[in-house]
Amino acid sequence: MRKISDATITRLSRYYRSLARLERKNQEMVSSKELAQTGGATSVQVRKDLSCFGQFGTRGLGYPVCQLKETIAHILGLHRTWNVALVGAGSLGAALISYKEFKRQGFHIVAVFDKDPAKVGKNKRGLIILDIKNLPEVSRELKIDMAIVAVPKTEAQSVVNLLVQAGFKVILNFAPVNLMAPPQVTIRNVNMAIELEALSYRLMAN
Amino acid sequence: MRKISDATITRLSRYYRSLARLERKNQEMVSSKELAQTGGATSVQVRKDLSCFGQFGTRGLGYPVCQLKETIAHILGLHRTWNVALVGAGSLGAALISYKEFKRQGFHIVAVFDKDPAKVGKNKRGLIILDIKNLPEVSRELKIDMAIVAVPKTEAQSVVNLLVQAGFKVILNFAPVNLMAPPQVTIRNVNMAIELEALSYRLMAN
DNA sequence: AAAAGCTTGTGAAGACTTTCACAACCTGCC
DNA sequence: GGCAGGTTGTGAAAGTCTTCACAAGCTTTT
Repeated sequence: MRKISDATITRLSRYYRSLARLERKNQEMVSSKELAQTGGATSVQVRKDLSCFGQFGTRGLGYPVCQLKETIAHILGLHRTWNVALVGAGSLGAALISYKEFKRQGFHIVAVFDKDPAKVGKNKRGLIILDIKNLPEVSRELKIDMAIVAVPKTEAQSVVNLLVQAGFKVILNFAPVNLMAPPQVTIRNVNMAIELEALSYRLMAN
Repeated sequence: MRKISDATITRLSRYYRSLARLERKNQEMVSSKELAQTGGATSVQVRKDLSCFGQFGTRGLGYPVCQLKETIAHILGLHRTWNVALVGAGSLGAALISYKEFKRQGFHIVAVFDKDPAKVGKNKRGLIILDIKNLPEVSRELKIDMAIVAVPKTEAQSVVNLLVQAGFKVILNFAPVNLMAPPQVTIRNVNMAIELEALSYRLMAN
């Protein structure tokens, strides 16, 4: 299998959402053109993206909504649930625990960690905050697959080091800082400030 | 001026952060190589990115830290403050109000709106929640420059319509849904679920 | 059964980004 | 001054991603 670009994977997620909506509307078939419009892409792009994984459509008809949705779910790993650890029980952490879309797509936050002794033991949206020291054992016991980092930027690197040591292979980081990790560990960054800065640039440029 | 790619702007933001850190360490000069390492890029990329806007370095020496930081600040519009409206006073909204990095970079959330009458009038982290009906006037009065959408995905499109009508030109959207807007309006999406899905794909692939 | 109307799948072209390679230039040392 | 060591700035090459163009194939109509 040739390498799939990150952009393609991101678009697949969007197609998946569009397909889910079409499924709720009981639409049976969808053309690449229609899927493109609701997914913010072009019809060729939809077809090219899908062609990376096989041939799922019928010429003249389009793609079967349910079936294509299931196919994408399997490609992205959405047909199963994933256990997620959240590190950082601040307000962003709280928001992430409550974030419905995670649960909807099968991402279950099953443990929250913090290093602040004042927080450890407290209940946060239904989860007991655990001491970050126990992260390695708890992760093993609960079979946690991925981690979300939502700590202040000063703490982020040490948290990542701990996660790497504990064997985590993928990490979603919300701290606005560039993190170092060995190449076999994938870190994705959500940097909300950078997003605003790109918008501010847009306002400056016009 | 030729078109600047989005990737370049995003990297400039990262360089800016690295420069700020070097400035705190009182480092005077920095080479593209060093800037690249801390900013997660290559040295050539740093130089190419900067060369879009002018020549800021000295051969053999590198770039003056403070001066380059200021230059980037001006390019990105970080030398001034921006007034930001937040729509959606849920837990994500609360987290965004408290998010320090926004304030640090000059993005001030000066108003929070919600459509829920039960929330309107309440205090959220120091801000009184306003009725979304008043968004147009309040935005004009407070000279609000940009908007953040942090409402459930079912509400997002109607909120965006309202924002567009009120004259907003740039919007940062956190709702996990594809939004439609006229071409002169820039929408940036932060879709946390899609980020996790990309990670889940990574776990599937290996 | 042939034609018309759609739509997929894909090689090739085009556009955009990144990387390479190197001239140009600065500083410090001999 | 001249040389060594280091770094920028940039045209060109390489690589990646997107768009174009069109054959292939399905369904409906006549």
